[in-house]
Amino acid sequence: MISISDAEAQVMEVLWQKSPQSTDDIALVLAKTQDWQLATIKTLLNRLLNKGAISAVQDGRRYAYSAVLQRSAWLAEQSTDLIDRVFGGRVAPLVAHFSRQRKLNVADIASLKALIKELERG
Amino acid sequence: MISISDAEAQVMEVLWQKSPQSTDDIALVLAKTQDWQLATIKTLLNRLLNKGAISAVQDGRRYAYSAVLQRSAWLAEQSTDLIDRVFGGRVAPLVAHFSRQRKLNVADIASLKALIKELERG
DNA sequence: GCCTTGTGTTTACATCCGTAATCAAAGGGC
DNA sequence: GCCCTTTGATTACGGATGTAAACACAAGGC
Repeated sequence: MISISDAEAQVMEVLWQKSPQSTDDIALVLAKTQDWQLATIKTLLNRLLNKGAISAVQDGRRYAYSAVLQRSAWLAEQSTDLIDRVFGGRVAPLVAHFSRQRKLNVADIASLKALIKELERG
Repeated sequence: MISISDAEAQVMEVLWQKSPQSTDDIALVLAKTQDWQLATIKTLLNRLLNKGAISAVQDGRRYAYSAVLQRSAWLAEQSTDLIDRVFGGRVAPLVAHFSRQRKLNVADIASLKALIKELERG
């Protein structure tokens, strides 16, 4: 199970958006949200490479990086982890928490409803 | 915002179950799930004390520890954090994810349905 | 009154993480 | 052919974390 840190996840998001990309491409996208030096991004790319979360193909004098770890796999891990740790493995309490805390908007409720209907249909 | 680590959260869970408790009480409960030396638990209690997540009242030659940080506050933080980081701030995709993984049982679906109904009523 | 035992406090230490500077190599400009 | 620039690789470093040992001190047994 490849596990990635918060900062690394930021980089993965960029590659999940589009792969492959060069360091520069990635830096450009990240500049919108993070205030990182290029060096920092290089470090993160290297750590991700070392743990096999991304791959690199040489392209002239630079590399083209691609996501290897799937976003869906990461989602699954993160979600299951939280739900297990915090909500005893069940989803409803989390939703309940949000409904109480944070106001689900109309669209959220609609999606949930649709989902439930689908689930009941089997 | 008090932030606690995974290991610290284990200790908090014990105190959320029941407060106050002595180090020994806590160790007894933790022994069921963790393989920690007493010294480790003492360290965690101290770190929690230092960050104000728990309080201690002297009781003879030992302390009685109580949770200060509320479990609900911790839940809120953890949930919001995950949902923001991973699901763009919306709950439905998380539920959808779980439904796809078939992690929702009949009871879950029933609770969700009840919740939705409640939400729609306002 | 001394020694053991229990209990909290202090110190330790390896690893991970965020953040980055520095180094090295390879190409392009002149 | 040599030097600057680009780009990846190596090294750095402080703080958090997991895990725990060492220390200090008080209280009870003998």
